[in-house]
Amino acid sequence: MKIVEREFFYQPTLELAKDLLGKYIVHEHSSGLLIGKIVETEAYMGADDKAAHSFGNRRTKRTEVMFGEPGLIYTYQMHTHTLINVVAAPVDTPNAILIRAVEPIEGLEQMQEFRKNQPMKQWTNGPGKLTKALGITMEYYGKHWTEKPLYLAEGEKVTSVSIGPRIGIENSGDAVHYPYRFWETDNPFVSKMR
DNA sequence: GACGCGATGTAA
DNA sequence: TACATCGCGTCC
Repeated sequence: MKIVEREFFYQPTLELAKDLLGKYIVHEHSSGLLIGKIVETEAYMGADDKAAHSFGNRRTKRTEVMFGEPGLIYTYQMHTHTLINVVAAPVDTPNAILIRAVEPIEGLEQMQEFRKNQPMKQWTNGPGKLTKALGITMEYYGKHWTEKPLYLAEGEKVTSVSIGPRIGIENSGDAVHYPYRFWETDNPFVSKMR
């Protein structure tokens, strides 16, 4: 697995969100290698984006890492789940890209174990589900996406990308309609609206 | 479709 | 202290 270059993260947030599609999330877990291909992302445009945790440059213990360099890992808890993001944009511009869905590539038996009683289609088709399937926890908060044991690797070329509004942010005014969600067209592991 | 879960943050 | 949230599993 070839780890992505640090320079990869130094590009505009929306372009990075699209470029993340097809990349592999590789987790060298104690139980073995776990790999998922990114098939869905959402960009959060920092201070000017009402749906972003960092809206208005809100700076807390949780959002602190978003103000750091691009390529850092931003994990946070949503109720009982862990969600994972890629920090984007230069220092002090608190943008991030949420990984919403991946396609299982390697370590399928372990993923089945982590996603007990669920059919394969639902192992990783949501931001909380994929962290569970890949064994990702809050311990990676503030680490860099180019460092083992959790890193991004060059994956597959994605030939068709669809773009649309984000999910789960109904209470965010105009931001509801912004086309900041990217996914691989027709990939069966893209998350579903509820 | 409704409800509970429960880390984190905001408002009161 | 009370309520909302970038979600999900379970029950109806």
